[in-house]
Amino acid sequence: MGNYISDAVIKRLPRYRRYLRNLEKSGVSRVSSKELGEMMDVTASQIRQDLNHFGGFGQQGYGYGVAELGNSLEQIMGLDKTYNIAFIGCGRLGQALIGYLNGNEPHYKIVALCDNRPELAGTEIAGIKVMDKEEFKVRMRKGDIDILALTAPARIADEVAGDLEGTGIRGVWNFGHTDITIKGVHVMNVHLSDSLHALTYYINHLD
Amino acid sequence: MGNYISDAVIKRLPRYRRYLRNLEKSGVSRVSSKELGEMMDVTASQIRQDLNHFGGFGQQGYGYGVAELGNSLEQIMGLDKTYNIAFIGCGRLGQALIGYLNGNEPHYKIVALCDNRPELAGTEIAGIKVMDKEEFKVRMRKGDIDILALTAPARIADEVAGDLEGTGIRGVWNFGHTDITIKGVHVMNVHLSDSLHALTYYINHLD
DNA sequence: ATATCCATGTTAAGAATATAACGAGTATTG
DNA sequence: CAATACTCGTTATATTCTTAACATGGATAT
Repeated sequence: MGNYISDAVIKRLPRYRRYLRNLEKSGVSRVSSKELGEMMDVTASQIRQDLNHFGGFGQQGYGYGVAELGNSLEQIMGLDKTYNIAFIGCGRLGQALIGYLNGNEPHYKIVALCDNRPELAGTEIAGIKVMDKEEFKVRMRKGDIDILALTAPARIADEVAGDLEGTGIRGVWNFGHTDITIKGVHVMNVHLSDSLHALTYYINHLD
Repeated sequence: MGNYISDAVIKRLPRYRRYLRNLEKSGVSRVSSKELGEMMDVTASQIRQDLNHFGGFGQQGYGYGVAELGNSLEQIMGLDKTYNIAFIGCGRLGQALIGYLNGNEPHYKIVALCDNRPELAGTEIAGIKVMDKEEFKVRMRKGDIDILALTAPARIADEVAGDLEGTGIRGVWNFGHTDITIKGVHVMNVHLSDSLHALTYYINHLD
């Protein structure tokens, strides 16, 4: 541990995990890098090379245990632990993500919500009280939030993001339309519109 | 035109455009690759190299015209045209995207909606009637839809995706939790949970 | 008008990433 | 129980992507 592994590799890990869990659900108990590569449309070599950054999970002549490798990948990503997550912005996008996490991601626990719209402040979403900006800033200082999801207009997100220091927040899942960078915190900028624009390029350049 | 340009380059174009439009809003009319690179935290060399795939947009000793380069990038991506887009899945995520597009993306026009839940079928969202699966399949055959956004459970999405041939749909913006590939159609798989999982890896490996 | 500065487009070098090759060890088959 | 087929981990090669270098020509200043 501790040694650097490239972004390209890390970004592929969730996808490997997804395919393995699907195989597991289908009752498949072993898989070779060749088989998995064909399913995922990547080379067997890449799979073996990627996994090898973290250790040897397979066996010669046999392949990989589907459940075991899935577990190992979860451990590598830290999905064997549970994370407290808070949302700034409880509009439709925020609510969509909250609903998804509650239903599908048991390792993420929603512990606090913030929205500055007067009609939302004081209401509850998924059993959690929606706080206004000031109350939320106090709540952040409690120190138990691991990840902050930003699903609010950039202005509000920027303001609150300025107050992260000393809160223990380690990650930001940013859906705002500006890139943000915060010292000591890992920011994942999602940018849905960028993906639509790239898609638009491609549909104009289909062979 | 017609010559291959790598994914890595294409994925960066929307971000360049975003920064340029923001500069334009701030009243900046010219920018050098060095200045832009410092803002965006990329090398000046990469910017020049990326742009050069599409032609020469700058001037020696001067730099790039902010508005002109923004326009050129939009033209490269095809954002000078307008696209008809349809949604399968009008839950919170679908509605969030519909609202965003209507308010912020004038080049995408929402022309059809589909949701199989009985309580939604027949209602209107953003002035568009929500159709059930069968009615929507007929609607697709009209041939005027450019992009299909999949914001529904994989099962339904897969079923409808099987009927794309001959509809003229060129792109799919897929928010489902399985990868899909369709012959002759460009699919942009978004996978929000993958980004959360990668973020989780990183917060466990902050220096 | 002349000289200096700037910043491009482009070519060359370097770094990172992906693919192929292969030796070693396990499972399977007859 | 021997022989064959598999498939891993790993090393080597090939490819792709990024960064640096530089010559050219326009902009700016005096």
